[in-house]
Amino acid sequence: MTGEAPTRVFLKLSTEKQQRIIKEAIHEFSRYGFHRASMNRLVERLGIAKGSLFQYFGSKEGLFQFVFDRCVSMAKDALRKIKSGNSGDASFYDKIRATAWAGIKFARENPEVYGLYLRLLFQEDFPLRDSLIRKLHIFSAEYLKHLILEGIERGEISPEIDVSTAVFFLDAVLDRFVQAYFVEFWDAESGIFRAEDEVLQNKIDNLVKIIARGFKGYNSES
Amino acid sequence: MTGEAPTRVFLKLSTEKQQRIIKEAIHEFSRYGFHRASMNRLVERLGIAKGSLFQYFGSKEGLFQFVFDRCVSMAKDALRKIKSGNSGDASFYDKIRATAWAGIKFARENPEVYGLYLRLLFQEDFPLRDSLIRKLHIFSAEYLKHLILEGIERGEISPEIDVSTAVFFLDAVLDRFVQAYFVEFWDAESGIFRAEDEVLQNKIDNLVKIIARGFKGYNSES
Amino acid sequence: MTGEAPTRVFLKLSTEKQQRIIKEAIHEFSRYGFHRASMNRLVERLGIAKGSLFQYFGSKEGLFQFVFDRCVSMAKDALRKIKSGNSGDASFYDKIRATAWAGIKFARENPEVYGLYLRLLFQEDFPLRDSLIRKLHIFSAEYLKHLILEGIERGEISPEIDVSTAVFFLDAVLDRFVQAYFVEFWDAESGIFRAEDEVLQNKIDNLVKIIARGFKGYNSES
Amino acid sequence: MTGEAPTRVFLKLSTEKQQRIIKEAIHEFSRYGFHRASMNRLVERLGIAKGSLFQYFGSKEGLFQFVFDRCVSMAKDALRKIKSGNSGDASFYDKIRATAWAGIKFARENPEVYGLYLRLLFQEDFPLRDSLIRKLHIFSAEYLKHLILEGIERGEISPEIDVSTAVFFLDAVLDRFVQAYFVEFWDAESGIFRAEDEVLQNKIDNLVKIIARGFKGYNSES
DNA sequence: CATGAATGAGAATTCATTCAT
DNA sequence: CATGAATGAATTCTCATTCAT
Repeated sequence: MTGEAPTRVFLKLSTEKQQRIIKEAIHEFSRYGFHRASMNRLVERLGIAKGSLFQYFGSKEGLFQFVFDRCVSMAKDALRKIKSGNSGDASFYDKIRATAWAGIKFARENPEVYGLYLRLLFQEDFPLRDSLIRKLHIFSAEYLKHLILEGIERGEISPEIDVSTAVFFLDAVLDRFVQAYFVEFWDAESGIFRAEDEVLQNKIDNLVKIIARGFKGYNSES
Repeated sequence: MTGEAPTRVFLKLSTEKQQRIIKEAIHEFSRYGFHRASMNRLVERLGIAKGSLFQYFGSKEGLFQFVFDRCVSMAKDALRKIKSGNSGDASFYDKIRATAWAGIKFARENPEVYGLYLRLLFQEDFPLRDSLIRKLHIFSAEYLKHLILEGIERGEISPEIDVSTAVFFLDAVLDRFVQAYFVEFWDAESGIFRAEDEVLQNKIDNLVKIIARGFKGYNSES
Repeated sequence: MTGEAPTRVFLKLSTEKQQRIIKEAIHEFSRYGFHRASMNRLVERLGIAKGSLFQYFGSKEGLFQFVFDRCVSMAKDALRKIKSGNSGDASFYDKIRATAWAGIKFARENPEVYGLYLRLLFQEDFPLRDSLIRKLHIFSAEYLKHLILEGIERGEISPEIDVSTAVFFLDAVLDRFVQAYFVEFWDAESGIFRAEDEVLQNKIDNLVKIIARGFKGYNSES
Repeated sequence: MTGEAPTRVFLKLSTEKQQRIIKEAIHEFSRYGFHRASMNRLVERLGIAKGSLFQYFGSKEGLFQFVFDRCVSMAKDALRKIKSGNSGDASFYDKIRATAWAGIKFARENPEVYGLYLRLLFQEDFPLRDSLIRKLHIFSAEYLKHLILEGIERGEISPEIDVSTAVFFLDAVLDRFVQAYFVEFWDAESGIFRAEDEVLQNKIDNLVKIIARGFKGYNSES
């Protein structure tokens, strides 16, 4: 009916309670996806009244959006951390390596958040899916674009390259790389799935070699 | 013993009826995924008795497997067609272009089959999901590997390249390319989504340029 | 509608086919009871058309009655065999022992027929149950009554005994004895369940001792 | 973990509502047995929502177990009442008479509970059937054994008797006696079915006479 | 503001029976 | 007379949401 945020009540709860609810909600959505997730089950695990959850978030959809926004924030924070962690004199290719590692680490440390992302990609048809995913992708595309422009300025990337194609390229390969680490069936050929750090480092080096040549025309890896 | 195919009954129906049922089933699964797809809804749209569908396929899962197998066959046929359509003296890069186009065309001509594939990718709680996806990926990975080895033999690809990384690379970029053409939210940056053929041709050329340099070290496109 | 026997068609089939159908039907009813038995399953196991079964017997109920009548005949034949097998000079108590053994043997040799009898007793509420069971019990009561009257004549049983009570007594104990041999949970105390022949013989002797004293007032076992 | 009793919700309802639900559930199970009993029908008769019944008991099986446990409690209470009602100087045979009467009375006062017991006896495909029946039989066998041992001590029963056979005997005859009072088809010969109290008294006396002689060797009834 | 019992539409699946071929 | 595809009511069970307390 009214567009007012029904989360006002929720935000008055103690931080511990808020966090427990968010944590269990992520768990539920990550495990079952949006439609198969059960408010009944969630409420039982939380040990709170069913009515309360609806008072806090209005509906299952409201809860999901709230929870997903939190996840996006976590992902953005992680990306910002790499950005700021990149020393000014690191090469474009070092930064790509660092980004690949950051993706793996984020998904390792937040497996359920990452699982939620995977589920969201193709599996579920619920309202606002597109806008939610866009929130993520605009952020990541901007980050990659920034990296590429910087690389061109520094002369590490050919100035003749089509920037949007390059962004698409990086996005596809990096996204798939993290997926291949976490999703077994996508590893049929590559040996990335839950590989040791050394193996991953080697894979990343090989990928960056190809990207480097592709973007520049000559070998520029360290 | 009683393990005989429960589709025996179905296969005796008139071809028209069979095809109508398959078509509507693909539609249903493609739109709603496995769990949210409704046998009730499907039966109502088909105008047949609920019991009939269960007589044909035994269960919702049985119907899904049957339908999915059909889709896999269609996809394999499409890939075989490219394979056989590739003239012997076409370069590796021509073949990559042809493959990208074939992907777009297949998805254009069978949007719901392609939609079903997208849905299947990340759904965890799914009957036989892993084996189904493997069926597809083994086929596509072998095809790409074959192309790459041929390219190395012909001297179009550097012999020092790591083959599994190259396969991973091609798979990721081509898969994502077709996805970006069909799924709006993945096009934030690239302008691929439902683009005109000329634009697509241009995008494909740009991609192949980068791949070519990355795989070889010098520009080898026609 | 009409009371005509629809089994006319069935009885024209080859003896082998008739017997196979009866055998599998007994199996189905014995395993699942009347209501849970499935004509679909039965027809599939038989490999004949579903319509045929209905042509032969009109309905599930018709099939059951036909099958059950056959079982009753088998039981009657078994009882008649004991009757005729009893030599004229065997004592009443010898005959009781023989009857107990005959019950065990019949159930051993026709476990599914006996299973059907057990199921029928209390489990199922279908039309004509009472009359079907009566068919059996009138026969068995008459047999026991005959035995008792003979025993009184021969002076093996007190003439003051209440005959109907004695019949009730024998019926209860013998019936329960065979049940305890076949139904595990009724053996909590007695050790009869699937006991060796020697143990059974011993149990029978003990029972007959008590019956003998109860019917006569003095010990008359061999 | 989540194994807490799902009847928590049910037990908070008003006593009247609880009792109405239990009463109608016993009625349904008693009339139709477990598998043929219908939650739909039950809910309709109760005039409550389908979901409520499942919230109370989790499943049809859960409802059955709850209801059956109640019935077992009622039966145990009845037996305890006889036990405590037996004055210390009553003879073994008086106690047997009292037990037979108690059985008749219990079944008269709780015809549907007794009907449920009868249904349970032979149904094979039943959740927890064996353990449920054992619950009952252990209780009754112990009671009878206790009576018999007491009778031997008091010199009312021959010390040479085989106790387990005697228990089996009493159990069979008493169980069948109550059954014959309630189930028409088992009365073909005895005239027990729904007989007047005087007739029953007579029948019981006759039975006890035979038991008495059988257990002792001489007439010991009052 | 918290509670949690009540709701009832909707899900997948089964099955005896019919009837056109 | 045999066949077996079609039927559709009935089954158990789930779940987001509401609202009186």
